[in-house]
Amino acid sequence: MARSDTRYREAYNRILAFCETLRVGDDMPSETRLGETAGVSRTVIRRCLSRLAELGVISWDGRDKRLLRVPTPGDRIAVPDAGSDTSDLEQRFLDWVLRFDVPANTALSVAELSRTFDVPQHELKEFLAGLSRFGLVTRRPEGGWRLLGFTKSFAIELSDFRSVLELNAVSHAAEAPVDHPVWSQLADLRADHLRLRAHIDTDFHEFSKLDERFHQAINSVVRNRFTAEFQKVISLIFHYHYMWDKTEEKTRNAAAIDEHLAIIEALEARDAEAARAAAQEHLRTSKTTLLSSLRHHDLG
Amino acid sequence: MARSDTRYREAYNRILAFCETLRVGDDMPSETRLGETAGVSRTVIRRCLSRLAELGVISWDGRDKRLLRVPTPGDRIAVPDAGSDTSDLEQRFLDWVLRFDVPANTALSVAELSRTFDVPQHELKEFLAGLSRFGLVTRRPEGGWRLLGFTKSFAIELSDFRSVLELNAVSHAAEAPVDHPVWSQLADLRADHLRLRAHIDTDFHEFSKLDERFHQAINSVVRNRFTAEFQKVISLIFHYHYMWDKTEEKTRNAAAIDEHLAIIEALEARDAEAARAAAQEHLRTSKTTLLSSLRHHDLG
DNA sequence: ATGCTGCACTTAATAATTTAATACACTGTT
DNA sequence: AACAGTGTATTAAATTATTAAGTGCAGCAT
Repeated sequence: MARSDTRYREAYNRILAFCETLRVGDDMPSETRLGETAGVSRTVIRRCLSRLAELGVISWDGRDKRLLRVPTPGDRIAVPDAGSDTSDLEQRFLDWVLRFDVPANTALSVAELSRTFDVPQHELKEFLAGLSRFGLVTRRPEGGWRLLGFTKSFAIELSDFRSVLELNAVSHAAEAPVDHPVWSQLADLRADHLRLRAHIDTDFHEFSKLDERFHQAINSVVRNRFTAEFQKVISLIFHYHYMWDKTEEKTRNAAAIDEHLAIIEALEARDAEAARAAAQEHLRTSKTTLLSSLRHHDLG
Repeated sequence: MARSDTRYREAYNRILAFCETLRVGDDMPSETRLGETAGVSRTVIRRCLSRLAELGVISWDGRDKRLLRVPTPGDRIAVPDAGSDTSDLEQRFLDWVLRFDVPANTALSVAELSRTFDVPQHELKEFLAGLSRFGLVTRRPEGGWRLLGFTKSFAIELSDFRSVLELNAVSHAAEAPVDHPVWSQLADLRADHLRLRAHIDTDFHEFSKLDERFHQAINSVVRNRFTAEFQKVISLIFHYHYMWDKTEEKTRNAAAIDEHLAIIEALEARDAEAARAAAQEHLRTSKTTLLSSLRHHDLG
């Protein structure tokens, strides 16, 4: 019924490993210094030292701390395994929403999500609070959360917003200095697009990865913390919806390749206007595709 | 040590008020129906009915519930006063940051913020989690949160992002249909700008409000949930920084009035290109002002 | 003087606890 | 039988309590 002592356990093992580098009789560094090396506060260090003294690994009296014996594997302390990564919660959550086609206005139970994603409840609450800033979820008056996403209006607004960001990125790219990494990336992408176009009949499903790489390259020109967060969400959503809308996938992808190439060529010619126009065209197609993929799933 | 029963208390008083509309001996509606009218679940309704029965206001046996006597003021139950509004936490928080000029990289203590803003800790955590999506705060590895904002790079990226959104809004405004409310708003704004320009020597400090109205009008043309959230934050930050940078406030405001008028005129002439150009000019000035106001405060 | 420790106090993470919502079976009535 | 309502059990959400961890300061030893 309180916070876990994982921090202490990890620090303890780290200190123990440090002891192995000492020789019996050696003096240990100060608490402050140990804290710095282990990356924890003195409070935790003192707990570690207490245990070390109890096990007879060290003697400890005030500032006099000496190694009494070489630590054995039995001295180590068990660390509860970290639990599934909490960092990619966003990816997994959106994946879940899109894969199971969770309909708009579904009530989200923190308790249930906590179990399915194996993440503590309070982290989920924070995560959902973050998503609510993107308008993906909202609080229910009777408590808990509600999924908002993937109605028609959502898709339209998302597409529009994406267009604004991406057209801006294209404009910036056109004016990027010659030594900017984007140019070599675009050269590579151009070659890969041409290669895929030659084998489009069989390899058309490989376009998805190429698409992601292309848009990432373009957007990487704009270094902006406010857009960065959005891009992740946006690309995930578009990515998944494309993967499922299997209607005319081959033709769609072939067309998209040409659209990408048009943008790349305009950029390489440093023709900002042409690049913007080509991008606008491509984004328009994207929006249509996203909307029609929604229509196939539900009528939200 | 558990959640509050405010929901029950409020529901109880509501049900009591409903009882007053009945006559002694009347039958009460079903639990489900009462729940619907009071906006709570049956669980709460049953608690309410229990108390009503205890106080002898009603008789209750299964589905037989009758009003025994007219409720008196003494039957009401005390409701803990709501506590300071939690809805404007964002406004108050940003206000606090900007007013006290909280420096970048300051550690934010949830406990302390909870006291200063009189808001439960868990709500603050959710709030901060939301702000972290905007890149305003971030988690510290050792726990808690850290304020990121108001370095030079932050101001630059914020300005750039604002420009992207606002230029897009201007483009949309130029193509808004004649019956769109923005046109009458712009006409009003135009008049108010001219009026203020005539008395700029004495009333220059009134520009701040006008500025906010102007940008709000422009941005209201774009109906997009993703931009809406950002606009609130952006306008607050710009708003406050302008208020404090008192250097040459009069000249700055006079110049800004002319810039606004140029945008308005171009829009009224439906000249999208000219409007964009004028807006770009204005946003450039804004950015410079924001940056120089930072320089006066600190060197973050 | 300076760095280290002892100690007290504050804060953060997390589980426990109570309130509230919900699902389902049962019952009486038409 | 169908339906609306209630009794009851299960589950979830909000909020507090509790423990772990961080932080600051006074005093002490070198």
